[in-house]
Amino acid sequence: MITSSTLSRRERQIMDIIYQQERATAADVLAALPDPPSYSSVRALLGVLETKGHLRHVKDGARYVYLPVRSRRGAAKSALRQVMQTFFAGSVEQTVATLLSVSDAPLSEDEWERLSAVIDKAKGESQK
Amino acid sequence: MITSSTLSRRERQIMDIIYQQERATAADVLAALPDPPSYSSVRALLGVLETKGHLRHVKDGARYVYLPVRSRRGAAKSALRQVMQTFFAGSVEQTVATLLSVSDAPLSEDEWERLSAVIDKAKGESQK
DNA sequence: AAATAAATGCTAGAAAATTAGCATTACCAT
DNA sequence: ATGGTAATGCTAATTTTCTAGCATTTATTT
Repeated sequence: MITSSTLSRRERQIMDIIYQQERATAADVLAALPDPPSYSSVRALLGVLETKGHLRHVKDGARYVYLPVRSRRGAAKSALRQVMQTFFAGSVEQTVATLLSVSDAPLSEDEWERLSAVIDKAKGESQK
Repeated sequence: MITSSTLSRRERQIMDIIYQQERATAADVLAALPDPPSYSSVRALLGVLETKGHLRHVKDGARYVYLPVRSRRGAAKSALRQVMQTFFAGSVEQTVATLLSVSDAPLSEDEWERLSAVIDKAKGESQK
C-alpha cells in the first residue's frame, strides 16, 4: 500500500505541494518547496515519485505537468485516518473537536450552519 | 518550528508511535515499527530525535522511557492544520465532512449526539 | 526554416539517514 | 554481594536520499 510513511522527506514535501495545487510543473514545485534545491534536483525527485507510482505526468507544450495517481479524496482520507489514529486513538469526536479549534479565524454564522448541515447529512447517510 | 516535514522517514514513524502510545521504550518502538530494523538502530534514532529536541527521556529502572517534548494536543493541531491545508484548501467544513466518512464502523446514535454537542459547544465558545 | 529558449534524460557525486556491532554500565534476583 | 540479564554509549559502515551538471530534445518565435 502507498502510505505516506514510506516517502522520504523531500518526496513527502513534493506530494503535499502537488496535492495542494492539484497539478504542478517542476518549476511550480520548486517555487513552493521550503529550502529549495536546484531545479535539477526537483526534476529528479519528480522522476522518482513517478517511478514509484505516486505521480504521473501529462505533456503541456514543452513541459510535464505532474498529477497525483491517487485521488485527492483518497489520499485525504488516509491522511485523516492516520492523524486520528496517532493523536486521538481513533476517536472521530475528539478529532472534530480539535479541528474546530484549529482554524485561524473564528467561523462565521454561515459556516456554523453549513457545518451543522454536514453533520446532519452524514448522520442521515449513515442510517440508511 | 518543528514541523513533521523536517523529519526523516524513520524519525516520523517513531514520533507517530510515541504520540500514539504517549510514552515508549526502545523495545516498544521496535515492536511497533513497520519493517523493523535492529534494536541498535532504534536506539540510535531515538538519540537523534532527542538531540534534535523532539523527544526527551526519563529513567525507569534500567531503561529510558521516551516522551514527546511537544504536547500531544499541540502536535495534533499542527498535523490537522497541515492536512486541512494540503487537501481541503483550509476548509474546516470539508475536512469535517471527509472525517465523518473515514471511521470504519458507522457512528452510533450516542456518538452522533456527542458530536453535535461538540459542535454546539465550539460554536458557543467562538461567540463569547 | 533557423535561432533561441526551455524543457527533459541521464549519470555521477555529496550529504544525510539508517543500520549494526561491540564495549560498558546499570539493574535485579538469588 | 554477585552472577546474569538487559539496558546504554559510542563508533563505523552501508544504504538511501538528495543534489547538480551536461548533453539532448522539444517547442516557440522571428
